Amino acid sequence: MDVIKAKRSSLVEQIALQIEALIESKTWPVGTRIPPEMELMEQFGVSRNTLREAIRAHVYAGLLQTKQGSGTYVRAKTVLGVSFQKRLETSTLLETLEVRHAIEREAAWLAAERHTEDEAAHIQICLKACKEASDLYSFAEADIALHHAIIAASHNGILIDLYTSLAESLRASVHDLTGMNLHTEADPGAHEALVQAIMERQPAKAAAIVSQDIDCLKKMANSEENR
Amino acid sequence: MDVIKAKRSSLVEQIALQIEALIESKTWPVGTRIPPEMELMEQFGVSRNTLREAIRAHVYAGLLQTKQGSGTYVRAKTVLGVSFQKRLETSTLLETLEVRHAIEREAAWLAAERHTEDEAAHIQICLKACKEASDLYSFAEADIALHHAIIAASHNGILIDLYTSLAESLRASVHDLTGMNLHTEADPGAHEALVQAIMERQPAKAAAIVSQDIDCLKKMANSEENR
DNA sequence: TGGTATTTGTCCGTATGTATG
DNA sequence: TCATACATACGGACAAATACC
Repeated sequence: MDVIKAKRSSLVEQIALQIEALIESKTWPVGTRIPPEMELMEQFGVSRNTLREAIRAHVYAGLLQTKQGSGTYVRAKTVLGVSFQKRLETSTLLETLEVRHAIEREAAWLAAERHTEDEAAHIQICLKACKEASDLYSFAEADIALHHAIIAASHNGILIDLYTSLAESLRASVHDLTGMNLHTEADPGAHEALVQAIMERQPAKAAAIVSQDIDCLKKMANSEENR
Repeated sequence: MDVIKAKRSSLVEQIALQIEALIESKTWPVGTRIPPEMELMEQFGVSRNTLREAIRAHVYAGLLQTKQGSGTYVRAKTVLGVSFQKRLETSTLLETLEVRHAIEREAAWLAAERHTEDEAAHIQICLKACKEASDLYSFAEADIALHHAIIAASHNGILIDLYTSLAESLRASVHDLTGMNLHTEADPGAHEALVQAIMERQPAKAAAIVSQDIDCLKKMANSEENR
């Protein structure tokens, strides 16, 4: 039978968890340099090796990045985000699009049901920015912002986390021609229709628009591949 | 300008990647005890400290588990799985159900489009086992197996990985009453209808059944909460 | 351009507690 | 109970890379 071991969590693990909490709570936002080892040693009350091992664990996980002579920097907010992105890297464009569809459709549905007035206003602003975008690059940025605003209105933290990682992956490959084409949009009117459906609180309609839109992207990706 | 970054990735990282590959390739399946340190030292040609650090990194990530005096065991197959499960633990049941819906609906759609004959046969076997299950526990097992067979037929590796983690989380909480109720199924006929839709290659129908089924679960979870 | 301070990387040894046989 | 091996934590010393004046 299973015995429950009253395992005393190791010091390293405790420190590692504290660091993780500091990152996730945005006390140390992504991109910032965390305090030097000497300082953290005093703050946590542990020796250098113990602290270093905790940091090392996060470096391997992808949350932190150390630069000799410079410092240690926050690279990502969650482990899930990093591992999800790594997984996406080893996948085909078609697979990624299908996952994007799954997440985005569900989120659009929920957003239509749950969005608050503030979120609705934010979505409208993003839509406007999208329409007024002059060049392809700024359009891609505005496009991602709009989609993100919609996902956020779903009030589902997991979907938000997954989509954020996915969007970052797409953004990273935005310089690629394929990525560009995929964002210059299947149907320019889809955005407006989607937002309208959400505003009218019609989940089924919103979901259908997302499906149609991404289905179009899938076809484009397909023809791109066979070219 | 960029200086040539020679691939002088640290020795630890190289070993860690090799170990990860061995786990993901199922050379070391989940649950097995990996060879003792001395053996691995020779196999990889590195010092003990280097090897130990690589192992520690994976222990922290959740891929491995060390037991003093016993050995090191494989705990999970992918980092994505572990981090996804951790994320699910800190979420509400409703959120989890919504993510499950997103994944399962997409997978059911794709499975209806893409399933091979072998996969169809396997799904049928799982369905039969589901119907013949005597007690609640064996039904839950067969249920998960059936769903997994369907997801596998989607031919989308990411969806498969995500759902596998999700299913494990549900399975872990199967002893919980809530978890039990959620698996005793909303509608006993839903399984047959879903499989039939997939066999007939009707993606829209399959997706609709999944949606209806999980919608029912959401209502049950809701009433359970307000009790 | 160069020298100095800062910061992380690596190695060493030691002490203490714990699991195993 | 004792002996051995291992895990853990600490402290120090020096090297290497970077930042700053």
